[in-house]
Amino acid sequence: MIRQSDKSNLKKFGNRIKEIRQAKKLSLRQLSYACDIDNSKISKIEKGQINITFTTILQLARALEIEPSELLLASFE
Amino acid sequence: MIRQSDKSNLKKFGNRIKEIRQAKKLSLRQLSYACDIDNSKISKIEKGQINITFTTILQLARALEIEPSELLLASFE
DNA sequence: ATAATTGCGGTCTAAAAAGGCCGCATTTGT
DNA sequence: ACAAATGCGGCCTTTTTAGACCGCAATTAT
Repeated sequence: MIRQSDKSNLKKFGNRIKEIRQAKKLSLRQLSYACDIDNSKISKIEKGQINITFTTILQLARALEIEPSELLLASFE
Repeated sequence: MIRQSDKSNLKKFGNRIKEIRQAKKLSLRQLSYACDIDNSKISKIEKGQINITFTTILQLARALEIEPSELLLASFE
């Protein structure tokens, strides 16, 4: 049921989040504080372990000070 | 718990989907067939009634032949 | 007038996200 | 050497999505 392409895309998305977070020199806990999402959850997102919702994407974008659309800039399958 | 801004953003996203679908002259059922998502669900998405996941966003983008990032082009709160 | 299509809401189950907390090994800083 | 910070995984409960199907009023086409 869980498609392989989905897993791949989730990982790409997670990597993107991680890159941006690190570029801003934020720790998981700092980002966690900024977007009110548990740090362990962000860790899972970055690892592509969870399929986050639209609103969570927006929360991350806000905290990372980036346009939501920018977060989806990746070559998804 | 359900934030007002979330509802607003979900509606904006839904409207965007609807606009693109209509611009392509697709009915809910046609789009449903193209992305393998039940037409009633798409209706709810367009109405901003559900908070869809990342993978669902990608499914819609694929079916609408648009970049995922383009789907998030809106002035979210 | 009749038939077909369309948008949409409701219902149900199973799966998964949300939200939150804890602990710990490793890394980093003092 | 010690203390603090960090990434990360596990666990738990509640809430919600996913996925699928049905029915119907209203619109559109024949």
